[in-house]
Amino acid sequence: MTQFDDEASFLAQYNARDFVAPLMTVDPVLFTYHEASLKVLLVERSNHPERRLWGLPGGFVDMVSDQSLEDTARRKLQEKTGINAPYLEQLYTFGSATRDKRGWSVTVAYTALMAYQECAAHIETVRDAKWWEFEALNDMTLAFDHREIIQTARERLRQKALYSIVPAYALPEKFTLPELQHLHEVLLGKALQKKSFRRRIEEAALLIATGEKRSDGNGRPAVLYRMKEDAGRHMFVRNLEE
Amino acid sequence: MTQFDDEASFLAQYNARDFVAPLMTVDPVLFTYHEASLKVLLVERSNHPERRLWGLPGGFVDMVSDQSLEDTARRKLQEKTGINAPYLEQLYTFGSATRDKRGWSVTVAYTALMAYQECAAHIETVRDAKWWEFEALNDMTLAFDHREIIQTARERLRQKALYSIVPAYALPEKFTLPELQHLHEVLLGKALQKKSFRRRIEEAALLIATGEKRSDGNGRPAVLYRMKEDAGRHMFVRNLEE
DNA sequence: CAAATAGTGTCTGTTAGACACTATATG
DNA sequence: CATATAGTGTCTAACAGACACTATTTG
Repeated sequence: MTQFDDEASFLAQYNARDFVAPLMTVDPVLFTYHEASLKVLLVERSNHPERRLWGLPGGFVDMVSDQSLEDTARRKLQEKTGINAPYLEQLYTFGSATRDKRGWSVTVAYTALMAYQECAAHIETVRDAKWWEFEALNDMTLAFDHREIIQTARERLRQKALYSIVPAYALPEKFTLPELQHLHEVLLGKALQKKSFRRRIEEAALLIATGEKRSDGNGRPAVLYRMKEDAGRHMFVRNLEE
Repeated sequence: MTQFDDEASFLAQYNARDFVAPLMTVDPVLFTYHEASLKVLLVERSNHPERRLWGLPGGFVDMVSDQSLEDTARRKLQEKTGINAPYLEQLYTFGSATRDKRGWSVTVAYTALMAYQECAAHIETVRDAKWWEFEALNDMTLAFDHREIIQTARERLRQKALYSIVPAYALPEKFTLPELQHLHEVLLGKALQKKSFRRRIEEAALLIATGEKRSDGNGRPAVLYRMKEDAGRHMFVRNLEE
C-alpha cells in the first residue's frame, strides 16, 4: 500500500468504489394494535430477489439523500407505505454471507410503532402493503431472514412491556387504560392485574387525562388519556411478572 | 431496469460491484476491570485516516473470511490485540454520511468483556495497543466517533449492572464478591449495600464457591467464586436503585 | 332492575435499603 | 490486643399481586 504524508492527499486518492462492501439495507418492523391484536406492516415484493414474497418495507441506504441510518428507515417507510411513525428505535443489525442471495449483506433493523391507519402500496417496487396479524406470519414464507427480524422485534417489544409503556405508541393519540392494558397482555401473553397496571402508571404520572370518556356501548365508559411528552422514556424499577 | 423471468437469471446478472455501498466496519469496545478501575482497550492507528489517533480495534468486514458480523468482531480483536473475549454482544450500529471522512460509513459496535491481561500491538496497521482508564479518555482526541461509541457502550454496561451480573465477565475466572461489588459500584458511580448485593446473587444462585479464599494481606480473606454457565443471562426482576 | 365494563381499597408477598452486628484474617 | 476487611441478622420501605369491593354506563 502506498504511503501518504498527510491525510488530505490520502483522502484525495481514496475512492470507495475501489473496495467492495457488503450490501447495506435498513429494515423497519412497524407494529400497530388494532381490533384487539398486534399487527405488522409488510409489503409484497414486485422485483427480484424474493419476488412475490412478503417482507419488511426496507431498502438500500441512499448515500445522497440519507444523512443517517434513521433517515433511511423513515424514508423507506414513507416511500413504501406513506407512513411516518411516531416511535422509531434501532433494534439490531443482522449481517452474514448468506442472508441475501445477492451476497454478503447487512441490514440495520428498526422497531417502529404507530396508531393504526389504513395503508396501501406507494411505489412500483411494492405490489401491495398490508397489516398482518402477528400470529398469521407463522404460516407464511417471508422474504430473506425477515421472520427472524420480526421475531426479534416482537421479543424486544415484549421486554419493553415489562418495564415501560412504550407499547402505547402503537395506540391512537387518545386511548384508555383498559386498551393499553390489553395491548400489554397481548404482548406478554398473560393477563395482568388491572390494579397493579393502573397504579404504577398513575404513580409515575405518565399520562394526562383528556377529560373525555369513551364507551364502546357496553358498561361504564373509560377515561381517555394521552401520553406525556417523555412517557416513553420512563423505566419502572421493578418489572411486571413474566 | 431490465425485467427477468426468474430469480436465477436475475442473480446471474447481478453484480454487487455495480452499486456503491457505504463503508462497512465492525468496532468492538473491549472493557476490563483492573486495579480498581474500568479500562478500555484502544489501538493507535498507524495508517490514514486518523493516523496516530487512538481508536477502537475494529475494521472492515472481510467478505471472504467472515461469515457473520460477530466473526468480524472476533477476528479484529484477535488480529489487533491477540485477544479472545469471553463476552461479546452487539451494542448499536452507527451510520452516517459524516462519521468517516472517506464517505458514508456504517459501523456495527460490539461490547466485549474479558479478564485483564497484558496486551500488545499485533499487526502493522496498529502502532500500539493499550488499556486506557475509562476516565482518562475525556482528555483525549479519539479517532472518528469512537468517543461516542465508547460512551454508549459504557452506558449500556451501567444499565446491565442494575439488573444482571454481566460485568463479572470483566473479572478473572475466579473472583470475590467484594471485587464484583466494587466493579458494579464503579459502573454505577455510587456505593451499594453489600447485604443487598450479596443477597440477590445468592438467592439467584448465580455463582459457585470454589472452596478457595483470597486475602490481600488485610483483614478477613474473601471466598473465591466462579460464574455458573448461564449466570450472565440472568435478569433480576427488580433493579438496584439508580 | 341485571349485565357489563371501569375503577378503587386494602391486604399480602417479595425484594432492596439501612445499618448494626459477628467472623476471620494480620501484626 | 487493635485494625481491617468479609460476611450476617433483621427491621423497614417500596411496590407488584390478589381479589373483593364500588362506580357508571346501557337496556
